[in-house]
Amino acid sequence: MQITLKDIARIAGVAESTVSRALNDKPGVGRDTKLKILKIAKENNYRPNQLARGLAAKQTNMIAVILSEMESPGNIEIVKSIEKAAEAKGYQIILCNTNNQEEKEKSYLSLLESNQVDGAIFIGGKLVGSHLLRASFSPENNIVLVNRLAEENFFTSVLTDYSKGVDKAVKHLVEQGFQNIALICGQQMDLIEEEKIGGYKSALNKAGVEVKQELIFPTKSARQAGYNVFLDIIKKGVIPDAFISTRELTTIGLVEAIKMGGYFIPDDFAVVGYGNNIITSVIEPPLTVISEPVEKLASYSFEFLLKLINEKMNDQQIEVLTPELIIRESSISKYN
Amino acid sequence: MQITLKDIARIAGVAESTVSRALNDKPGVGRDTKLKILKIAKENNYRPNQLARGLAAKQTNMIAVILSEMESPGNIEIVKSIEKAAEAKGYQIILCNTNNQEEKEKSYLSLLESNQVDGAIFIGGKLVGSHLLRASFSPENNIVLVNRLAEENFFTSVLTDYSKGVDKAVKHLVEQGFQNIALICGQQMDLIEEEKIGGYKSALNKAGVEVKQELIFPTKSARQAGYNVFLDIIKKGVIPDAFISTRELTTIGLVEAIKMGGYFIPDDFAVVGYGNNIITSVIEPPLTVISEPVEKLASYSFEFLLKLINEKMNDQQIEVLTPELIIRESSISKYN
DNA sequence: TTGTATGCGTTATCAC
DNA sequence: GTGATAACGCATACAA
Repeated sequence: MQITLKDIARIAGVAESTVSRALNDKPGVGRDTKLKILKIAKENNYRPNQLARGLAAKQTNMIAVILSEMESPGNIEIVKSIEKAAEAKGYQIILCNTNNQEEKEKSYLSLLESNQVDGAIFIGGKLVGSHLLRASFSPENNIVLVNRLAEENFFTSVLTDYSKGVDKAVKHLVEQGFQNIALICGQQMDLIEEEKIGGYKSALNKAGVEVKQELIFPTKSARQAGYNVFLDIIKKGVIPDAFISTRELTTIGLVEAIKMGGYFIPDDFAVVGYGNNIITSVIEPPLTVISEPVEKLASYSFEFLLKLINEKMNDQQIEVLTPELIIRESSISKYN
Repeated sequence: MQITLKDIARIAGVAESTVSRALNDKPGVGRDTKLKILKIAKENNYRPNQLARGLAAKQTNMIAVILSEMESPGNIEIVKSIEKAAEAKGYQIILCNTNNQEEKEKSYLSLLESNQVDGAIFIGGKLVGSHLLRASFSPENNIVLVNRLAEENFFTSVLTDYSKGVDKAVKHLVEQGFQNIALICGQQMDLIEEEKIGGYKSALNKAGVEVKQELIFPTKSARQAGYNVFLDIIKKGVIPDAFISTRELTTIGLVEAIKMGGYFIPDDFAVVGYGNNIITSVIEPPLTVISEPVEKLASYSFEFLLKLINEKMNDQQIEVLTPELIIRESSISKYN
């Protein structure tokens, strides 16, 4: 059995409250008593029971990281970074995966409601549903949203400027001489996809290139979906000369399909993919990508959450980060 | 503020203990009272406080998943699978990353010691240190080791048969006509690396191929390390005709270095890599790999842990899983 | 500076 | 079948 605070009090011959104060570096403890207590604690390898501490102090030093999907390498990168930041501040993270199911999200929300965690970071996901909205009204619920837009956003959020990302991609492709640029976006038609499409259209307009609605392909977020969409496109006969793929896994599938079809990148089709991960860099040819600022997304979100927890931040904050365009072989024009 | 069990008791006009029994499906509650209580709980969106429950019942329904490194895609895959299995059984997972630091491992162990989690799964890592060993003597500590060997192993473990994996790779390469097969293994010289080297030597012996000690290259587990080791090999002049790389990231770096050097796979060097992940399958050429049984590693380890927690398993269990060899282009011989 | 008392929300052990 | 009541381990307001 693990030694408890009470045991230490008994051994040291002092009251439990004194031990508690000493252990938590709180004022009001004599130097000598404190030293004695710390010594006993160390000798007996004392570990505070976080459950009891959480129950009494309403602070658990744990945060929930709630993922809409664990498949995206980018999301995993964000989690890694958050874990690192959290560890440095003495926080533990609970990893939750909703698989885009609203039901699960609701159930994970109860981690917050039942004070099991001090806060939660939601990464990705669709529109903010009613359950989340309700939660937002509760001042105790410390929530930060990452890459999740909402019509009415009451949450502190860290966002990627998807519009700007697509804009950069279009601009680059047009400069390379491409005129029939297809956009492969998500199909759930939330604000994020609208942003991408908006960026796409406005960038084309700016460049004086005609927008063709039939070059916009809403697609699921999966490797297979990226594969299939290319086959569909070929079948339909609306042949683009370049692709902008705005999701990580879809990008991989798309490239595979193009190569499988006997076509060459970028000679037959230029490709701008999504996510500066190890995959897009080792694939042949190396992919030009819209690169999400994963590190910053992580550090901002954790920092914001910490501020929320410590109540040093009263009102909602929104940070919008601009993705980079990393140019590699897959988008270098044959026209040059 | 969240509604509590006490509130429900007040509303229903019964004792707290009755509410607790009703909510937990325990016998000793009248049908009608139970129904009434359940109704009130539902109406008020009652969520039990898991901290209090954990404190009182000494069961938290949380397990710790402690990773030696978050960089390996394979490890992440295992985590994903565990998360899935855990979720199905009503368990939450706490994700911890030790970065191969024994200090951190020790600190995460306190999650167990302080009853914050019901059990822990350790994925990867070096030898079992003294702190872990000490923990093994405590009967309350429910611990399962994944891919972690120890001289004296007192833990329930799920292991990959690395020796067999390398054996399969060697056999395949020899059949393809390769005679100078280099082995790139880890450098920490624990039992796992010894196993790999053992499998390598015995497979060569079986095949009647001379073992050359200078073809064994202990290397760090990192992409850059894989890159560097190839440069070193070329510099040294001990030129192999095939590589077996036994770690995921090292494999990627190795392949990049070979291609960067202007060599062709498999014509100049055949490659058998490690880990059937998305990277090794999209890289050019698609890599023959020793494929870790990630799904099984995850399901066995969680299952074992569950049994330990429920005390249906008294003695230590060890499950050894055999990796598959997935043959793709990178190891198909020029000699054919 | 130190000790006492109470509470955090739940489960468990008794009685009745 | 139901209800007090005591834990669980810790933090904190208040008293001394």
